Amino acid sequence: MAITIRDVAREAEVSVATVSRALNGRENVAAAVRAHVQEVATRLRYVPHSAARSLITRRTQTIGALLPDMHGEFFSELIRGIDRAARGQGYHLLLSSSHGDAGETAAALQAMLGRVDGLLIMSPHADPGFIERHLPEDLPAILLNPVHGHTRLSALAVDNRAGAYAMTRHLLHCGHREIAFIGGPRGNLDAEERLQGCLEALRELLPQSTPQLVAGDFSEESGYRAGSLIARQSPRPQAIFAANDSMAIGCLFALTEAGLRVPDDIALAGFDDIPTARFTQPPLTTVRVRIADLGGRALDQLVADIANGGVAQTHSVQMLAPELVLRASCGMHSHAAAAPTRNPDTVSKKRAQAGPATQGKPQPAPRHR
Amino acid sequence: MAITIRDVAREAEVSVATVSRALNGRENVAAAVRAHVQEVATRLRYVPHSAARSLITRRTQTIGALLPDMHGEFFSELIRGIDRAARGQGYHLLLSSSHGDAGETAAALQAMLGRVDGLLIMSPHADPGFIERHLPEDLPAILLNPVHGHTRLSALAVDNRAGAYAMTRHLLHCGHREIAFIGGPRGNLDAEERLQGCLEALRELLPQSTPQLVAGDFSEESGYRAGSLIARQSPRPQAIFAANDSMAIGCLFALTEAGLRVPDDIALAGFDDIPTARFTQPPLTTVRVRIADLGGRALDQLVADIANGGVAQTHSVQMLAPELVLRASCGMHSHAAAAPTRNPDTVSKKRAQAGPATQGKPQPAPRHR
DNA sequence: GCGCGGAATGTAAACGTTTCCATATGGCTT
DNA sequence: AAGCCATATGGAAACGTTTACATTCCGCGC
Repeated sequence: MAITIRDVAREAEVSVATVSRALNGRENVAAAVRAHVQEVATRLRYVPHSAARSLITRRTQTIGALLPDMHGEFFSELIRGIDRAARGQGYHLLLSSSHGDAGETAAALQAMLGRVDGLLIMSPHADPGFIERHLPEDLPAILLNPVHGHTRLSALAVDNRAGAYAMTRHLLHCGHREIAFIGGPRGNLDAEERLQGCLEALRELLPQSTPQLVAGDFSEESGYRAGSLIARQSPRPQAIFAANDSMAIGCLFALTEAGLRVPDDIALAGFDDIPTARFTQPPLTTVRVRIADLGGRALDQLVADIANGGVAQTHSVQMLAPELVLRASCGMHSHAAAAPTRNPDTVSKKRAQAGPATQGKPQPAPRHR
Repeated sequence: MAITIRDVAREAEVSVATVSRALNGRENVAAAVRAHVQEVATRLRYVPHSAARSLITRRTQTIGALLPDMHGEFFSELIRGIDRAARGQGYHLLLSSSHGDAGETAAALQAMLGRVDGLLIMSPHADPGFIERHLPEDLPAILLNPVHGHTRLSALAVDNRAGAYAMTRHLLHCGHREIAFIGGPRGNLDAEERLQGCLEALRELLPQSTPQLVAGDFSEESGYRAGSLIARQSPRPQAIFAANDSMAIGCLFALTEAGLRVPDDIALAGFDDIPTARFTQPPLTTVRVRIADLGGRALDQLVADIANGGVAQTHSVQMLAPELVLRASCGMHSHAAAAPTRNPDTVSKKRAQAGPATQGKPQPAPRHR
């Protein structure tokens, strides 16, 4: 690190200005000189001091990702998507996850302030007030899964409503009439939207029916409890739609334990398509969310906003349509679910796939080395 | 961002030096002045320009993580561990994952060079030659899961051998005599070490036996193929030890499909304890690797090295002991496996736990929000 | 009463870039 | 042949901070 542009200039017998121009690919430098400078630079293993550079250019070539404390596949997929896009755009990724409360989140945001050209924010605490208080006006930022209606910031979100709508529609098309919905933590917007989508489809296709609502909190435990509850009922609903896969899996355990066969005695569907969903008995019908896409698109948009000189002109809210993944647990995997009328071409369909070796399913790459 | 230390100085009617001292908590500044400066700084929403700061201090307060292209829980756990430790140490985390070949990895490393105070490296390409060529002498770095014997760099790794040794020992104690081992991709060191551990235990406890080696590549597909192969054999081995959980799960599918009951007809064990392992039928006995710990400890060590003035004095190799997770698939979950004699107290044991609602198992936090 | 030491504060240099502006070197037009 | 313009290069300012060094101020011992 000791070697600077001055050393290169001296060695190449030109001025620092010329070195800078040559290395940054500016036009007005003779081809021979440029080649020579480059040769010297690589020979000396010169690497520009990025702090000095960003001091003057006011650019860090870094974007920050502010994420909540998350576990599992969702998190890693999101980062994968963001990281890949960042690399593609020539940006670095400064990551800050693992903050529990609003204070920590604010501190993390604060700490990033001078170091990034833009921010990707995914946080339960990122309501308009928080943003107002902690985010500088002139720092481009994009929200992931916005909690509330933000006016200032663009946002990308999973279209939970459309996904749940399509899934409910599918369950109804399968012939199930009484549907139980296992909800998520109260106040959780994802869960809320999924419920809304479910209700909407029911209202539309089966106006006279009232779905049974069972409490849950996104944990497998709560799904198990919900499943036990439902298993004891008589009459039972014909289908259960859980607001996420973890609960669906817990529920499946409870149903199986109670001697019920899925889908023959009761149908079951989840939301998220976590990897485990493929391996339950029976494999779980669910709604797939393309998380990596979400992250990648958010980053691309952010970089575009940055290029457009700071703050975005249009604060758009982009909805990413999830797709139905039909497996055995809904009792009708080959059925082609109708796309939601509200959003006709955003929800695609996917053929069922069960066993691991039956055909080319998306196979995670070996993770060791 | 427009507001600098000069603005604060002017507003507070002191010099920039005093502002700097006051804000950085240096001793020699009057208490009243310090308070006043701090008040002004927060009022003006002053945030120091980190590039300017690191230009002069030669510190970025950032560490870089160079990771391979990975999926799933392993990846997210690793990052969680690193991130949490970094936050604790007051460091930022610059992340760069997703590089396929050695060239990309080199480029990613190159791009980080000016921007980090230290590097966490986990890459299949990070052999001594690569390090020699691309890593500056004076940049502290730590290797995760080292591929080869590195002299220059410290390293942290999972003790694959001890884990496999303990698991094999456990299988033998369960009374299984003929054991089949499903291997990983050739050249993969994790897989290699796991096989070694298995062989070692066999050699020690059952010198006359020769384990059956079945090829695999860490994918579920390959596990499925291995399972089909073994299911057709006669006589069959009494237990199968797969080099990772994915293969064990694929294998389990094949065995079930072939009408074999696990563990009654044949026992099965994996390695990694991926989340899915809890939910297979029967739940999978496996070896748990504390990934987040691995990341966190690596970061802590790196920061310590940095504090100790650049390059570490001692290039240590720290082995993280995995623990046995005994579930139903090995046929004897309540059996207390003997710890490996070679490394007596590093491999702990864990009571079996099967269903999702039976007791307090490690429950992933709700991942939405 | 005077100098002296120490604490508090100010001044300015330095970090390594980029870039504005000036200058030199040609070739071309007149 | 003289001037002019375009092009290539160099000199130096600027970015915002930290910190070595200088300065001021004040109390205290002589």
